[in-house]
Amino acid sequence: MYIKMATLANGQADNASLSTNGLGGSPGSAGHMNGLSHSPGNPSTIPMKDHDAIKLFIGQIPRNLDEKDLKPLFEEFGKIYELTVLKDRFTGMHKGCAFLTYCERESALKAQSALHEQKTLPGMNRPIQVKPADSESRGGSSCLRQPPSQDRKLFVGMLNKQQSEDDVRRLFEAFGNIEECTILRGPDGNSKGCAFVKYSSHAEAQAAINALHGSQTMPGASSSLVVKFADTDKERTMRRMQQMAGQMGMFNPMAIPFGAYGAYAQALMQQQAALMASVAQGGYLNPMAAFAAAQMQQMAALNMNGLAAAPMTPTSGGSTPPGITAPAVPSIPSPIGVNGFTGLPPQANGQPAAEAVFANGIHPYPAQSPTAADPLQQAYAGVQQYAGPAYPAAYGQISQAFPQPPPMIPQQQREGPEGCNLFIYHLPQEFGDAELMQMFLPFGNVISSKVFVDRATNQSKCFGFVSFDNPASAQTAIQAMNGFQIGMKRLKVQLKRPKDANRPY
DNA sequence: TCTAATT
Repeated sequence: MYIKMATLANGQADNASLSTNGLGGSPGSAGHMNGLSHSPGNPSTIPMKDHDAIKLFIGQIPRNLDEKDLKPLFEEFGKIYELTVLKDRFTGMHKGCAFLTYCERESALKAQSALHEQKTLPGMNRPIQVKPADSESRGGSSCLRQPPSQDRKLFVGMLNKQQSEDDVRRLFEAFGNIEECTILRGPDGNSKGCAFVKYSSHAEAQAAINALHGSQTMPGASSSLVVKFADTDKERTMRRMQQMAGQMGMFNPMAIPFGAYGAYAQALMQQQAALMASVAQGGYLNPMAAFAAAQMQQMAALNMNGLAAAPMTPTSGGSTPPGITAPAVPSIPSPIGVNGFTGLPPQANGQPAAEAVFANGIHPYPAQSPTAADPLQQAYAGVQQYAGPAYPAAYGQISQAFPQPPPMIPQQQREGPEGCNLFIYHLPQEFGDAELMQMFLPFGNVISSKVFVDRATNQSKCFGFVSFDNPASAQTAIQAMNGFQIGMKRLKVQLKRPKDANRPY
């Protein structure tokens, strides 16, 4: 791509435009360059930056603004060397933040003091963030090296909702220098009863924990003050996964692809699948991770089967090659692709429409309405075009979405050999046989699944049985799924007691 | 009761 850039930049016109507006390429080269940027290997055509230039992190950017929209805002403070909106590697989704480097260090300082926390971009409910990127303080030999903020940032819970930043500061200032103190607030500005407090050092933070955790109960709080280190990124990821699993009642196979935000959900799935996979590779594995990763991959696989796959492709300036979904998810041997979702009859899930699912806390754009320029909005439009906006109509479409719809094979109720049959308790109420099977397919060949229902009410009794064709799969499933949290409950997964063997389901 | 995000 640099070759192309060089060619373009060598023309006088391009050269001139580079030096005046900081744009790193012509529209023709934008496909690879993420907006405003340029080739470092091409210095004669490119503005130089100071050696002590500061790379800034910009946060709280509305997701419908790209580099060209942001440029005017920042150009005011000096010539821009590079401006890059952060996008998700796989989905191309705008992450709501950017990196910005000015040619001159002074410009960065001016921009920071003029903009940081000073202005709120349309649709955002918190002010814009303009501060040196994390990479700046750590790597360089620069004067003040800061410890990673993760080690000195505290989460404070069980605050009174009336308490302000100042109140919290007063409580914590005795233990060290507070660099940051933020009350968490909802979109309405109401306190969520918790806060983050960042000290200059780990020791100060630890001192505050020792002195304050559990030390008092705020009026109106349900238990004593919580003071602990804030979640790490990994922990946050886990937390989100867990919430998602709970809210979605475990991945309704039908509702997701057709809801208003189906495309969004799928983007999220893919993103999370990739995330989970990388987390798992990092050696951080728990039952949640295993199952979530497996489920996500299934969603991604479903997506690749045709439905909404095309609209998912980023539309402009994408750094994401087409078809990226496949490499994004390392394959776990799983038969799900052939007999997973697609074999489920629509009637099998007595689930609400996707809109209802997503109304329960998952919103693609919490603070703004998407614009037509937004890739996701286009994705949605694509889904509409493909499957039709009406939910029931989607059922008619599904057979078209899959080239060869697998026939619905009525399941034989049969048990596996000893050691292959699992008893599962604390299933979600809405789980039927199909969902139960779906949940355990990632671990092997499921030869039967049965949720017990109350004969009078036809309601699930929230327990059931799953049989694999080999004991190893059964053990893997126990390892991964026993204790797995769904909503408020944790699954109990254990071998079925052999004495029941003579009693067919 | 874990922000909004750090290539």
